[in-house]
Amino acid sequence: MSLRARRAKATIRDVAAYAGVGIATVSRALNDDPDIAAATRARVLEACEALAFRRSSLARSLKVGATDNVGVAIMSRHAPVILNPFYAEVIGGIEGVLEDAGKHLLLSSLKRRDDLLDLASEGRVDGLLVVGCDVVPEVLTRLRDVELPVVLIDNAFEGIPSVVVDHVGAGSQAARHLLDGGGTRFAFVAENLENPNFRARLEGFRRALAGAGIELTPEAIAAGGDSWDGGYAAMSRVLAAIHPPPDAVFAANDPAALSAAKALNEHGLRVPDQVALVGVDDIHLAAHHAPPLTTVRFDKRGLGATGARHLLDRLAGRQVPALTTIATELVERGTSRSDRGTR
Amino acid sequence: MSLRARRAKATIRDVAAYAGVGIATVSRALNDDPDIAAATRARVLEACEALAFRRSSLARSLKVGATDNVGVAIMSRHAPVILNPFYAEVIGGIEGVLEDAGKHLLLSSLKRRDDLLDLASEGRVDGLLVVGCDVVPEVLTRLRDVELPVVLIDNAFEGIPSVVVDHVGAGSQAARHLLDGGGTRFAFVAENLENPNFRARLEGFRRALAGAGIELTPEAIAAGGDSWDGGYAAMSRVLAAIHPPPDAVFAANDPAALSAAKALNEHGLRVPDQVALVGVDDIHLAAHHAPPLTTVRFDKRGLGATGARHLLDRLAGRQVPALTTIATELVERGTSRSDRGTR
DNA sequence: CGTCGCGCTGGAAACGTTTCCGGTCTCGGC
DNA sequence: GCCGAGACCGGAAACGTTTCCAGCGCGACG
Repeated sequence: MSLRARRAKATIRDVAAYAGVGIATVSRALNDDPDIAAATRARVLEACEALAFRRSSLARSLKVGATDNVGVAIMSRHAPVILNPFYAEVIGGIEGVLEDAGKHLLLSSLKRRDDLLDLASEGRVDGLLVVGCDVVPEVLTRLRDVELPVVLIDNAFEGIPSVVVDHVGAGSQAARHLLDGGGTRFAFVAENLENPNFRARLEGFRRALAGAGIELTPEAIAAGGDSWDGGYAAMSRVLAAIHPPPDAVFAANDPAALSAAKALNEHGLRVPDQVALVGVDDIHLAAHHAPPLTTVRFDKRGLGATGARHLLDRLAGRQVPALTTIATELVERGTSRSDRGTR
Repeated sequence: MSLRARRAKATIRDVAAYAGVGIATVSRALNDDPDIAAATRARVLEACEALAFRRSSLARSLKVGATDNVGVAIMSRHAPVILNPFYAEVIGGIEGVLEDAGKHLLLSSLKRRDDLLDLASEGRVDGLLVVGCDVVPEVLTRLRDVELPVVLIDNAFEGIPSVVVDHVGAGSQAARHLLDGGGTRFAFVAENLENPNFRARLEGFRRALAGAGIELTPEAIAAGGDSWDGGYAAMSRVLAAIHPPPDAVFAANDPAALSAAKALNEHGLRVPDQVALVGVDDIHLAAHHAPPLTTVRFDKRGLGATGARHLLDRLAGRQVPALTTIATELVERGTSRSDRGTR
């Protein structure tokens, strides 16, 4: 009788037999149903223990219609996606709130767009967090029509709750800071100009300058390619095109800024004395660069966390805002000096 | 007749009815069964399209006994785990091979150890990758007795296939390099001395020195705490204890090394002229530090990738080696100079 | 012309749960 | 002593697949 614990995984029936009760009763014991006598529950639990029984989450999910896991999909041409420190932070935020809610997180870095739709409709997850601005409208339309709760992160689309960063605001903060610092000749460098976030930053930058009566000419805008030294190439191009050289440079992100700094140095221009430089992202390296990089920071973990919270709210049937914006904040460091105005 | 596509999610029965076939036939069409006429298959597929049918992976998994997703569990006291760049790299490697194999990856950063056992026996995953050296033997024993295929990464345990880094080798490589550079007074700094990996590095370091007839005294070994400046504190302690100060320092990892460099600077000791310094990990910052940090590198992504590959092999019923070791490699940069021997 | 084999198909039984619905038992009130 | 009401429990029907097994039609072979 005590050697019942055989090889094959115990099922709820085995437990029922062992405890001398019906399977419904076992289920009740497992689910903290109030309609069960304390003694019976104890006996059942004991039987579970004795048989090393673990209920199949598969069968349960099938019956109950929910899996308790949510998908986190990141669409990216560049695999693997976790290595992108930006996404890593976002996922970190997501992970935190999901873990606390007892949800499991199914991570998927989609290469093909069909994978995303598959994930959405296979029933593997209860909800979906779609991260990144590379997801095209066509996919989003299909996503909207699927019954699965979806929340977009760092991307916005009509009809799907979205959490975005105020990239435009980041651009204008940078512009204002550079203006305050006494900049007069402005430039914008980036790895590429296709990324919607970069475009938004540029747009904010341009608009704020326009507000001060300054126009950003096409030669003052350059993209240098998605490699590690894209910012270098972009900066070099600007330096070749404009004379005298700019004294206020805004880079679409920190890597571009750091790499642009190198180009400036090699060109004999000293940062921040002759050129002020500001980036976006506040990556770890930024603070440890020499000189430390002035940058526009935003709460990446908060971005992921609020997205996750909104999804949980939707799963619970609560309403969530259609669009949430994460604020940005300029952190002044060594590559710009606001007291430079009087020279 | 064409307005069949109603709200409720279509099931395989609906498709069968729509296509005028039996449900078994639909299943066959979906699973590329050879025993089905081409015309029938086409009709079924068309019906699927028309009804926007997507089969439930839940039901399928339940019947078939496999879910096509594997768990990646990282046990860590410090949440969230993806933010640790080391783990991020490892996960990146895992992600790559899993994605290629068509598996989904269920990410779990366990706080409680029971969560790990739950994950292992709930049937949610087909296999488990357990990452990190913080998992205690007691849990591993239980894990071994579970029917689920498990592979350990950066950790080893009798009876579970494991993939580890040759931390001992890393320590001795560092020692040899420092000896070659002419070091005579050695020290070891770390954030803590509990981490098994750090201990292994120290052990390798100590052994290689012993091989050269040099003994590492207790005062030359210090841990400064797990904070950002643990290395700083450790280094300061050593400097206070030893006179004349060491001329060759090995840090258990790069953050500690960087932070130790700061302590050395503040103490008026110039790196590498007066003290040679080497770390482990080759984090991104290392190469961009001034001066660039000499460090011991190993293939973190490969670590994850081989672990994942071994798990896939196990899932396919193939045998895998009980223990695989990832080699390390010293990369010489600015904080050490091998030509320093003659001074 | 009967029968065999073969290509294709459909029905029904699983897989391991939850949950509805009804049943038994006990107990207090009359 | 009977009755109704709870409290507790068990059987069985789902959930949406896969797969076994039997059946059908039909050409070929004897």
